[in-house]
Amino acid sequence: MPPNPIDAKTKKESPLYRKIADTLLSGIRDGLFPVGSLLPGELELIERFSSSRHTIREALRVLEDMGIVKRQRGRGTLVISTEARPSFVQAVRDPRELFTYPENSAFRVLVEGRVADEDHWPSKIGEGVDENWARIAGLRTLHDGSPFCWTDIYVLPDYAAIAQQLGRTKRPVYEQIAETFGETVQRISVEICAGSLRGERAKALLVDEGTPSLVLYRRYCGNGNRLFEVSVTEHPADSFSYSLEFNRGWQAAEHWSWSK
Amino acid sequence: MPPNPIDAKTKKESPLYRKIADTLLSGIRDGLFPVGSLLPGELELIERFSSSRHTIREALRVLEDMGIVKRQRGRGTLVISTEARPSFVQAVRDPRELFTYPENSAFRVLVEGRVADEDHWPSKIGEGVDENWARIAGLRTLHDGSPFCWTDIYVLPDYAAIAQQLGRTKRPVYEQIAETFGETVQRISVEICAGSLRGERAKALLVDEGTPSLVLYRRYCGNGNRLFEVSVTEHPADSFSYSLEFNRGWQAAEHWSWSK
DNA sequence: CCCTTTAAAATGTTCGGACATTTCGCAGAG
DNA sequence: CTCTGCGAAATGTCCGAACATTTTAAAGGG
Repeated sequence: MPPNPIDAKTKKESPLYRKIADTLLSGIRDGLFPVGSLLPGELELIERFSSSRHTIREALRVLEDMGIVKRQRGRGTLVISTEARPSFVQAVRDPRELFTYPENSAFRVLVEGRVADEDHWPSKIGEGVDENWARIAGLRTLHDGSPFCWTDIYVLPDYAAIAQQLGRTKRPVYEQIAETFGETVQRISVEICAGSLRGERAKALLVDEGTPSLVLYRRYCGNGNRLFEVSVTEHPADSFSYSLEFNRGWQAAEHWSWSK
Repeated sequence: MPPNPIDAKTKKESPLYRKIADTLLSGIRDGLFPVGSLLPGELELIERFSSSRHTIREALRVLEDMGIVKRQRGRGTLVISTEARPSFVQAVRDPRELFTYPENSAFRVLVEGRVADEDHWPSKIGEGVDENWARIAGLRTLHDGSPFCWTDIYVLPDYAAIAQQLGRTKRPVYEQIAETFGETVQRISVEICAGSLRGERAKALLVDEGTPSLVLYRRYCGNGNRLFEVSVTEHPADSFSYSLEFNRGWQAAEHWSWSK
């Protein structure tokens, strides 16, 4: 039996460079190193942490990858952000981080949907929905910061087991997936297509028939490219925009915004 | 006067770990290390390149970031791809790589548009287009792998200078930007919104009035967050899908596909 | 034949040192 | 006052070494 990834996260000791990164991040968040200021030089950090320069640099590399600092040769390490990017991409860097994903994240599962057979997926998404769907869709105006209008969860091969947990406990998706399938998420793919809101869905979202929409498909793959989760989200176009920002260093950040 | 970034790329000697990464990549592409096989161990690479383990590991880290190899503790370095991901994200990792961006890349500028004043941007994109626009839009069926239907280039503050070059020479965008403005691209942001094809645009793309579409806005920022380029692309929804895939390690890859 | 144990091999982490390159401020010449 | 040159400071690159952790497969016992 593969080891429980959650155990691996809680019981496994973090490497030193990661601890140092965490400590520095705490200092940044506590205002010790405000945004716009320069972090102490590597030599000073070596003394402060009683560590080697390589370890310090590894820690700074972590922060750079997180988008917290920006290193500039000959100048120093500039603090550019107090918070890690609110992107699920971050969570994928180290599978263990998937389980520390914040509860109020945009990727929290707000709703449970209803399974549809594979033939209906994904073109006929929405067919066969029950009262749960309508209830969730009606929550649109209550969503202050969340981009979700509704989320239908399709899980292969075992939908019932996870959908119930996801819907009821509202715990992070990745955690649930790992618990249910005993695998950690290794790859996430997002596909974005343009759609058109019709019939029931348009009515539930209080928009006109044929309103343009964005449809986001997410697929989560585990070890060995095993697909074990798919979620679909649709957003009316007149009120939703999805943006992705890439910085140097392979960082990516997602942003959702509502606009009328 | 700031140094010409292109000179910096051609005249500046690459660090050793980058040369080793290039050599290994050549070996992978030549079939010396096929996809699915394991790269020689670090110890063997140390002997082969007469280098230190740190330098070898830096080189392998480059290949890992490029999506060429995947390192697995206790097992080895697995070759997972023979080509770097065809993503513009790669180009942003090191500004110098922007200038080596392949000519046939999806991000090559195929067309030149026409400038609109800032008040019209971006909601009124498409207004004021001339015959160039229609000509380009009509090329839709000729695009085998390219996602572009058409591209309108808005350049702030100097549109005329770069648009002419972009349209005529069809050279990589980033190279043109660097030459014209003397700055390298530091940040790229992509925003995706859902739209609806109407009037002239729908006619040019041979689709019905009101066909859902995807609108992609791209913004390029240089040093000091100076915005110097914006491009806008629109795709009819019934034939276009945009997908983004994230793997662990902050890698990202874009994929376009046409589907009826 | 199956399960457990063990050892080898590979990558991950950490330390210490040296030199190179870039940035920036200051001193000095003009 | 302006420009140039120089040096201090910071990060980048590179080398050598040692131990830790994980994977894999072979060896061994039942």
